[in-house]
Amino acid sequence: MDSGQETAYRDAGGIAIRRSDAVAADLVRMIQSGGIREGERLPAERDLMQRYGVSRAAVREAIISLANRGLIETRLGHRPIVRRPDYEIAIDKVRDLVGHLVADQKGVWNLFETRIFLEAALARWAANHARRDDLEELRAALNANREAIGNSLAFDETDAAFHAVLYRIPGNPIYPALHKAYVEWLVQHWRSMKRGADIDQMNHAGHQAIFDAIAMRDPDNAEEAMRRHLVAAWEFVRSTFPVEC
Amino acid sequence: MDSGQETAYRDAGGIAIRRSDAVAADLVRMIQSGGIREGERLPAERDLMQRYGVSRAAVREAIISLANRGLIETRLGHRPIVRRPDYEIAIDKVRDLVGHLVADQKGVWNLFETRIFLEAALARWAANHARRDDLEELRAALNANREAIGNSLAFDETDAAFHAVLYRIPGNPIYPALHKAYVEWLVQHWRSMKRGADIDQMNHAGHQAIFDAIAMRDPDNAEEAMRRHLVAAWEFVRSTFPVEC
DNA sequence: GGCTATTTTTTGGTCCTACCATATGCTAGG
DNA sequence: CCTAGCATATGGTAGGACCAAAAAATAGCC
Repeated sequence: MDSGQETAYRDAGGIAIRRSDAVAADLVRMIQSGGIREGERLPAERDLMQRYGVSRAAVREAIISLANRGLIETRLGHRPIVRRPDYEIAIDKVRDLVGHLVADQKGVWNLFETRIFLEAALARWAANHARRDDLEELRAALNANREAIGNSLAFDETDAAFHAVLYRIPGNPIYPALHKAYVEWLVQHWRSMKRGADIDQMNHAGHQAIFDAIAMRDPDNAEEAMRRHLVAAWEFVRSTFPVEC
Repeated sequence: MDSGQETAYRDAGGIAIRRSDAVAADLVRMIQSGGIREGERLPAERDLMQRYGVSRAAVREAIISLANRGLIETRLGHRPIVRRPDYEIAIDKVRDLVGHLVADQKGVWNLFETRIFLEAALARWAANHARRDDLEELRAALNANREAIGNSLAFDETDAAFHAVLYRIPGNPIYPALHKAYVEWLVQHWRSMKRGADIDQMNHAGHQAIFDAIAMRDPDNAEEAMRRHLVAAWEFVRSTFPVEC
């Protein structure tokens, strides 16, 4: 009694595609064109299968596809809610895509090297363009960092906060998103080890040198201080790897 | 007599999750741990449903999830083939995630600003660290670019190739992936307009100035030349927008 | 009348079965 | 030996049924 599905399904180029992909593409179009606004709910699966004339499986596969991309949030018993992913979420998705690339020391080094490169440039930028209130913010972050010496948890937080200020100064929302990604990607490689107040002391001294150079409007020294600080940090990250390369 | 499905499904924390997600997670684990190597085929859907004790729909949803992440390639009539996405593919996925963020001029500017920032730092790096063969490669790219003046298509290609050399010099595979992303993201905003040989001439002059500063080992001028070159390019990109902000 | 408890409805999550479409391998015929 | 046709494997789709959780509607209570 089962009549099966319709005849073959092809796109404009004649390439066979999944019906679920076609539904997903149309839903994406609808969301990005504003047909369904952020926070609103998607139609129910049973409505969508009627609207598109496909089976519920096809609709479900499309919805799961959108959910994986972060365009919608699904909860059991709820209609999916539309979300418009920002840079942070997008970078988050990259993480589990390239997780295998940062599984070994070489991959982590590649990632860490980009951080050194970017933050060196950010330090230079700050030295050249930081406004007075930027400097005040940076000084406050530095003081908080000094207060936290000896308290590993608080020190890590204020450490990240200090660097975060540098990412904020250019005023481009992409940089703070990158900083969040770096912290989350690399945290597993340095949270794992014990350390004493002397290490905190050293890291704070690095921050101090960076701040001083920025405050003195000395881009070359700011960049150099940042490089020294992060290369030292890398020595700790690499020590978390069992084998030496 | 449909007996329905098994009782509720919860993870270690007691949170209800989809069975397809559990299957997908296990498949990811198997792929990333090397249980199935790159290029090999996944078991058939009917095998997986037996192995995991779930319905075929659940298996399909898991497979589609993996396919969306780029971990496998699916073709009709074929078993899925395992792929380990590299940085390029990962960045590619980001594009359709944040497509709506670069839909307006502000979003494109944020993106373009990061390019200026990164390439300025790359120019500085090249001036400081380029080896002899790096310089030769850059000179060759510059010559090819000069030859292409007047031929819009060839000029665009050699233009991108010139910048690509700078992304390669640090020797980190992440940078070339970023370059590819920039080119693909921004191409739509400057491929659309007509231009004459005078524009090519101007862009080539910009490349020449960058190269000269790098060859002279003058990082400040290299960075400055790159900034001037890209800021000028931005003027063309922004002119593709109908409204002024 | 307004608040709470209970029932009904909605809705996502799962399973099953059947069928179609494509790709691959095998086999028989030239 | 090559090729055409058939059988098999496998992904893609449809439809129906049931469960579980959430939401909406209703009934009951104060």
